[in-house]
Amino acid sequence: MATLHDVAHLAQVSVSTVSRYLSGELKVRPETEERILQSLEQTNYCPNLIARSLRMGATNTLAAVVPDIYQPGIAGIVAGIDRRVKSTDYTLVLLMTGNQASREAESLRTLLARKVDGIIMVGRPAVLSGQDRHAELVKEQSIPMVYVARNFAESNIPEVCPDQEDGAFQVTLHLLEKGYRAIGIIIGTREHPDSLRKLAGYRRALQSKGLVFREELVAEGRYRLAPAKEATSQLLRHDVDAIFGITDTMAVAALKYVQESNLSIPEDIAIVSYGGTLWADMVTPTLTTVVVDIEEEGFVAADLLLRLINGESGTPMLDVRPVHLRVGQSS
Amino acid sequence: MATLHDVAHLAQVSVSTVSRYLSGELKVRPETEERILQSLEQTNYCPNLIARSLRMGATNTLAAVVPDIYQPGIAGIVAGIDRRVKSTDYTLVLLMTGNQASREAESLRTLLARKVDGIIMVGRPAVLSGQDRHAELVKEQSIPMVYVARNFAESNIPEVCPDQEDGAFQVTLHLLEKGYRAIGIIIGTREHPDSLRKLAGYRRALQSKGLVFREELVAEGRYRLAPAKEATSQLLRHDVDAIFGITDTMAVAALKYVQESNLSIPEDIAIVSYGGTLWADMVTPTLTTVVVDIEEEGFVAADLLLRLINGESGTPMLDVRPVHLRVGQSS
DNA sequence: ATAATCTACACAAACGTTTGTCCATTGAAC
DNA sequence: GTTCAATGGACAAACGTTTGTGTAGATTAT
Repeated sequence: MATLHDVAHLAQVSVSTVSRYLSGELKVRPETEERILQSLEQTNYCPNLIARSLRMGATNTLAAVVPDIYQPGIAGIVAGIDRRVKSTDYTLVLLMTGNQASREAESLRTLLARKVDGIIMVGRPAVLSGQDRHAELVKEQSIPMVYVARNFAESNIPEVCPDQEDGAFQVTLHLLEKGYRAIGIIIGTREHPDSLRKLAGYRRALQSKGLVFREELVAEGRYRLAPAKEATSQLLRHDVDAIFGITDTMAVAALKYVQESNLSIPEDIAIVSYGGTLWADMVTPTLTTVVVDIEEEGFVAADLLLRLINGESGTPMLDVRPVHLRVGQSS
Repeated sequence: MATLHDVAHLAQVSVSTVSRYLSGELKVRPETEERILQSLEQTNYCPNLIARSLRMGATNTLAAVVPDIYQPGIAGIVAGIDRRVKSTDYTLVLLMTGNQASREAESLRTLLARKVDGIIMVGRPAVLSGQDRHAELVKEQSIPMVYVARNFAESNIPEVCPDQEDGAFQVTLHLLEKGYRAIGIIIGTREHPDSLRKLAGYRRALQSKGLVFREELVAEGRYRLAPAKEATSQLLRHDVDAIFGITDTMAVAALKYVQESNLSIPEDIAIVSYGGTLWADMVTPTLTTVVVDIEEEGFVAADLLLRLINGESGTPMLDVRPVHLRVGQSS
């Protein structure tokens, strides 16, 4: 509650003297220092960062906008961001959107108005709001922003994301080398960049082994459990001997459906996924999956943001992180 | 980047006119309105909340300080807080401490300096920093604050927490009615208020059935897996026929240890817990547990904070939430 | 007709900092 | 005794709002 003015008055010096003394810019004579110190102690001075921010034109604050903190993947990314930001003198705050695109836009507006120094948008909301008006909104205010794990590379916002194409390639190749030949794939939707990239990796793997791509072995699982089960039943009708669910969620759905159909895994049919979250390990049998170092992803994203803020050149528009295959019991 | 001044200049009116027009305090003649509207559009005006906060002496911001967002319990509380705050015009931000008491204090300092309108401290860090200097710190600045699920009622900060004593009573009574007689209890430590309250409930249940309390059936699990297993082995030496782990974590540890000892649950021995988190349901057999509505707890805490901010009288210092028993397969 | 009330707007102060500029005192150098 | 630079400190402007007060012109009441 005490202001610099109060402190200065009590110490019988001017406001600027105290301010400069505090910042180390000015050294005062011992007797003055003594008075200032006493005054600080007595008034229990706590600097007003709002006033400072206004004057300085910077808030020393970074914000991460997250869809939902229940998901362990999101929590991992945030932990990575935190680890990077911790070693700077920025304060990191989290805003939650509850997976609603409307609240995402709202959060963005309030962050712009609050003049945070940088923004990280993590993950993607359940449903994207059309053409992502964020990009323009933020660009106009020229405030640094990065996407992480957002799978929406069309906008001209820097993004860091896992290597979806390569991961899909690796896991598909793994199946082929195990002798599986009729590999079905459950994608999200044909509109989603994430789905398209993974589909591309899948096709490249087939091609590398001289197999033809069959359109009927592609099904849409809409990134959710129920539709993914439906997609599975669809694939089974085409006599697949393996299924690649491009997210852990959809792969688990496939696994459940296959088990309910009294088929055994991996003898009758193999299941693989992309994600490497807890889900892949929790189920029986454990899933063969593409694991992505989610914590590192957050770290790298925060690092990118900081470099953007410092105006460093040579910052990439797209940082694709390497992934690796973890073989489980399901293939 | 455009300020009210720019807007006013372009519209050929004064700053105060635009400000008042925007707040609805002033109605202008149609021609003026037209100019202002155009100017707003053209400059792409975005209000500076920093400046507004400085002038108004309020930031319209609430902060929740959380130890760690990996824990589903924490995430649940936060979801509850969010649900309450969402319907107000406050912005909720999260600060993470990574379970370190030092960062908790640091967060508090920065929040005070940033003049947030209210603070919710959720959960407790792994190790408390002595006498919790927060209380004084915050009281001095007279900024509203509440604790939730912190189990540290000694401080004079309003707190909402589940009814630990009653929950422990209920679950112990359940065991007694099932015929179990030698009930061991794994508490955290004898210093922790949480442990003491649950122990009290346990004793009251014994007493209500005319059984004597046996000191040797109390073991310390230190709230972690490994020490809890050790505590279990200790209890087994006293021929217990049931074990009450006062947190899900410790109960799961007990369950694992008992299973590794080739004893069957619940025939040879029963296991019950307090918590009701995912853990209790994930294990086999599922645990009989005291479930606390964690999301409601967060909601209530946020509500309490808002009432504190509004200066409403009659706000309780301690809001004890009811809990209920959920019988699983382990008893 | 004049006085009184409104309407629609402008001026300027204040919120608590930081910082450019200026002034007074000191000490050393000439 | 001057001049000069260095030291220690004060004044005031600025950051972008909100808001109390003042004031023209327009409208109403007397």
